[in-house]
Amino acid sequence: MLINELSKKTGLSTHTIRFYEKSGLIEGKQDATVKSNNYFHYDEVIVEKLEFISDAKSVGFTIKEIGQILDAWYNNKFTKTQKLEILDEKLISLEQKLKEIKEMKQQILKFKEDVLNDRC
Amino acid sequence: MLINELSKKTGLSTHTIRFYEKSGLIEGKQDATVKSNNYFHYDEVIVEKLEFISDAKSVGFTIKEIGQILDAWYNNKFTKTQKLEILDEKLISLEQKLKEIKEMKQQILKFKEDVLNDRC
DNA sequence: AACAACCTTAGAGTATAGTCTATAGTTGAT
DNA sequence: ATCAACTATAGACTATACTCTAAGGTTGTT
Repeated sequence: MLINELSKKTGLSTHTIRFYEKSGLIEGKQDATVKSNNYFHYDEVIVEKLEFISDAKSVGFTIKEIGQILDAWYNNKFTKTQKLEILDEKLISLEQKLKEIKEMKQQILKFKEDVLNDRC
Repeated sequence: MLINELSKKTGLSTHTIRFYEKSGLIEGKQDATVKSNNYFHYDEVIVEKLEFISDAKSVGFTIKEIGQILDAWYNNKFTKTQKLEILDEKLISLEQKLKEIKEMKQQILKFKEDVLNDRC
């Protein structure tokens, strides 16, 4: 599919998709047999990757981190051991985030108590 | 205490503290009896607030959201009902983050499975 | 052939959250 | 009195992640 269809399928603007492509997160393919244009084609794996990128962004991963994860998953830039290392590192950082969010919940609940009891 | 001591107590740079002050998150007090300078003084509540700001930032709240929370907790800008509304809203967004992070953990675990079984 | 609706690249502009520099005044110890 | 070490304000600069505009080329329908 071309970028417009990809945009519609993922809900991301073509600008954002091109930005992710320039950032190295995804990579469309040009059809070597077609000489008249330089249009890029995207497949279902790219759709999956873009959905993952959206999810990963909303948990707070940066573009750079997301690039690492995608490379660790679907690429040959790294050895198997390196891939597992990267993924384990991200799991640890997710555990950390989980812990911080739980603590923040307690903190906000404390604030609520303070408000309810007119302590502030 | 003056800004330098506050910086040392919180681990935040004086620049960052001033940035937070300009953003309306905290507010130092000037001593009206001292005419020779315009130094700002900060108390223990400000230390607490800055610690909260750091925690809130690391769970992904923006400056604007943090400002709302602080105003809902320690300020008279809002009525009691409004304060509770704001805090409940933040609790909901924390629950959402919690859910997203758990899903992301599952996703990364799946990626690990794929790597371990040479499926990518 | 003409036109809308797509495609490309390059680069400018925006928002958020700092981070740093310059300038100038103040304080406290020697 | 001088000097280091502080203080304040204003504004420039940076990084991240978009978001938009401009200029030009392609495709498919009428």
